[in-house]
Amino acid sequence: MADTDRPMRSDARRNRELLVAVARRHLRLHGVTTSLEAIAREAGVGPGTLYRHFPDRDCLVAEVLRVENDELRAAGERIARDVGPAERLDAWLGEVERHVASYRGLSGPLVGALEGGQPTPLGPACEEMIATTTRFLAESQEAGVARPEVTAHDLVGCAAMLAWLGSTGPQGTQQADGARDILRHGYKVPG
Amino acid sequence: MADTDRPMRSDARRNRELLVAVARRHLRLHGVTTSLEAIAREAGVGPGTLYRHFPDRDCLVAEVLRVENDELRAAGERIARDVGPAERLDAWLGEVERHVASYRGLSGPLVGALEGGQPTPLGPACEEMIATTTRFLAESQEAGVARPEVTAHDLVGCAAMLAWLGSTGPQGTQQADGARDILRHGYKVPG
DNA sequence: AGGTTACCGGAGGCAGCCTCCGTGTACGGT
DNA sequence: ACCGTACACGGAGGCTGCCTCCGGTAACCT
Repeated sequence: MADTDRPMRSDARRNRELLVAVARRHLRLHGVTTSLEAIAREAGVGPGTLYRHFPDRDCLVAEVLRVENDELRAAGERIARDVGPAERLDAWLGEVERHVASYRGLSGPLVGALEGGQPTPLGPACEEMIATTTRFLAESQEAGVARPEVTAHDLVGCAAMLAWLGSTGPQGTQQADGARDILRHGYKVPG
Repeated sequence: MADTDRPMRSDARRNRELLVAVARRHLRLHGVTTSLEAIAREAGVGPGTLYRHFPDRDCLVAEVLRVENDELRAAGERIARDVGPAERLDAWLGEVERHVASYRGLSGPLVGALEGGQPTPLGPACEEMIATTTRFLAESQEAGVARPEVTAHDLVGCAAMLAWLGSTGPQGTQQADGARDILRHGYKVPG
């Protein structure tokens, strides 16, 4: 076993970055079921190259998601700073929903990776979401805004559901608005 | 234009019924994305025959769903008869959720067909669900159990979301339990 | 400069979708 | 009972996408 941490060969790194960039666009346009071959084609590499860098679809998605994750973290910090305690949880969950909805069809895989029974490529993308939600939720519960029985997992699951519903068609957005309203009444302390 | 209501030829009817029966089993096992070719193969007919009877996947699913719809209707009547007004809506929505969850991946297409902008093959399967939900909801609202702002479309959307969440993996069921609890708190009058 | 090794990329096998068309057969009229 | 026709059958085949394997290429190290 030679030293495995040799730096990546230059052409490899170039191809990898190119693939991620192209994948990002394709995911935005066609959702997570977009054709991997098309991505390879547009990046000007063979299918083999794509599959070597990203053994399966989830690995590629996870890589693309790392960037978006930074944006989500920033949103979390902004909310902690600018939004009052009463609306903080709502605002945060809205961001989570938007994040999960960023690529059509992402909600399914993400929910699947939520509970880290065995680690999946998407696991890291979830952990931070859960962690931040736990923080905001605990705050809200101590402030008497959120019901104590609710858990962070529940809430992230709810956000994912909303993201899913919102992406099921033209009126999905309206459906999701109604459901979001019900959910907000549901996790808050009545009154 | 000859008389178009001539009875179907006997072999055609036989094949059609056979296809539906086989499709039913395959849908249960593999969800709505199951291979149509496999269904045709097992039914002993060519792909052409399948596509002639059911021009697209939704048409086949809709046909299979007609039977389950009868069961749902029966459940509705049972609930109206046996369940007290306080739990009636909960019980009904549970049935809707179970119905939508009967085939993995069905929730998406069903939600898409909920608002009948233009009629889809799955439209009829939705209308009755909406109608019954409207009835139970109105009852509950008059009884002061459900919040007046909630609509039947919202609730069916919620049931579909839960069905979706419950089918996303092993722990999806637990996730869905938590979300269902939140939703129930959300559509009821607090207190 | 030259050898080593990591990496490339395309060919190819497989499965699924859907269509088209030559063949076969159920049915209604005589 | 027979026949003609229109309806239905089913398989071949074109297309796309997934994924693997391997001969060749070029980057890197000395």
